[in-house]
Amino acid sequence: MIALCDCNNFYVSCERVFNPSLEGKPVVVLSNNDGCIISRSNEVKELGIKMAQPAFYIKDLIKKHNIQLFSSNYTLYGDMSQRVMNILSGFTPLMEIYSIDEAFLDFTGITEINYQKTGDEIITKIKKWTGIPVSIGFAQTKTLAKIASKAAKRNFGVYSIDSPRKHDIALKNTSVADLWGVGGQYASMLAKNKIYSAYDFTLAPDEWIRKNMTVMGLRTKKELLGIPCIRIEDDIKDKKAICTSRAFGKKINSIDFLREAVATYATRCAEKLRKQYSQANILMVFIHTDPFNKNEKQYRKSITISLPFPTNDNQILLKYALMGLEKIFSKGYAYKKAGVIVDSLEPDSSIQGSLFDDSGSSKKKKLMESIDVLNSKFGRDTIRYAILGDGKEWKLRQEKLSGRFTTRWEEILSVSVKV
DNA sequence: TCTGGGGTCCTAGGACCC
DNA sequence: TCTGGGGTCCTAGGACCC
Repeated sequence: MIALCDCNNFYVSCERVFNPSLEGKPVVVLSNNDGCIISRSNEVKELGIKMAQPAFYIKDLIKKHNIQLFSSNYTLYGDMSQRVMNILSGFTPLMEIYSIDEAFLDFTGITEINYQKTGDEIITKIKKWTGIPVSIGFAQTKTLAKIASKAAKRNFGVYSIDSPRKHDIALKNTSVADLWGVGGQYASMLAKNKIYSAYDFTLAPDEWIRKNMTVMGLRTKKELLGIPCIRIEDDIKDKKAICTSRAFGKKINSIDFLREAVATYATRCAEKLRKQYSQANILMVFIHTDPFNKNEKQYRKSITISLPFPTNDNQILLKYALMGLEKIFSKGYAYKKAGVIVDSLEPDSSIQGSLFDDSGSSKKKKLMESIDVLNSKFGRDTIRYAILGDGKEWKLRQEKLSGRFTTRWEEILSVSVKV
C-alpha cells in the first residue's frame, strides 16, 4: 500500500501554529504581491471562496466575515514542512516528498499493518510535535492514494481504499475532473465524450486514451485499476529548469525598468543554479502583457538562447539575459510580467531506425507488419512505433516510454528490425 | 486599481554527428 | 535505382501539478 500524507490548509495552519488565536476564525494567505489567495482555512472554504481567487474580488466578503489576511512567508512554511517530513520519514524507509505539504509513503510489502491505527498514529504525532493537522489516504497506487486522502479529510483524517467494494465506491464517487493528472482541458474534452466519473474513465479503451491524453492518461487509467505505474521517487533530484519571474503590479512602460528586473532575475537564477551545483545550457527570457486585460491586445514574447558553454556565472548569464531582452523588446507595449529561465534540457534519448528494402509501397506494408510483430511481442504500453515517410522513403521511429518501463528498453535495443 | 511563482513530463520533427 | 545505423541536440508547444 501507498499512503499520501497531506497537510490540511498548510500555509494557514502554519500561521495558526504561531498565532493560536486564529483557530476557528476565517484565515487566508495571499500570494507575493498580496494578489491572490493561495491558502484558505475551512471557514473560508465554506464561504465559497476559491483557490487562486484575486483578493480584491472578494473584499466585501473579507470585510463582512472579518477574514484574517496574511502575506505569504515561505521561509516559515519551508521550515515547518521540513519538520513534518522529518517525522514522516520515521514511519517508512521509502518516502517521496511530493510538494511542500505532501508526501507519499511506501508501505509495500508490509503486511502486518493496521492502516487506521498507523494513520492515527502519524496524525497524532505530527499534530503534537509541529501543530500541523494532516490527512492520510492509503491505497494501491499513487493516483488512488490521492483519492483516498481527499476522502480522509471527511473521515477524521484517515481513509484507506483496501477492499474491492471501497475501490468501486471511490471510482464511482470521484469526478474525472478531480483526478490527479486531469486538468481543465482534459476534463472538458472527457465531458464531451460522456466520461464524467473516474469509473467511466476506466471503461474507456486504452488506445483512445493514449491518442487523446498521451501516455500520461493511460498511466492514470492503469493506476485507477490498481496497477502501479508511477514510481515513488525517493531521491531528491536536481531541478532541470530554474525560473525566476514576477508579475508587476502595474503596467511597465520603460525598458530600463525591464532591464533591471531581468538582470535581477538572471542573477537569482545563477544563485539557484550554484546552490544545486548545476550549470545552464539554455537561457530563456520572456515578457508578456496582462492576460486579464481583455481590452488590449495580448502579447507574449520570448527568446531562447543556447549558451555556447554551460555556466552558472552571474556576469555571463546576466549578459545573455539582457541581450535576449533587447532582442524581444518592442517599443510601445506595456508589459505585466517578465522572467528568466535557465534550463539544462536533457531530452530523452530516442532511437531512430531507418528501414529500406527494394520495393516502394510494399516497404510501408512490411513496416506495418513488423510493427504488429513488435507490438505483440513487447506490448503497446512499452514502446511506440511510428512510421515517418514521404511516399518514397519510410522510416520506423521507435520511442521508448520513460518512467518505470525504462528497463525494458534494453530488450528493445537487441531487436533488429530489418524487413 | 488590483489576478502567483514556481515546476514536471510528453509529442513531434529538423539538423547534425561519427 | 540507389539508400547506414544509431544516435544527440535543438526548437516549439501543450498538458499537468502544487
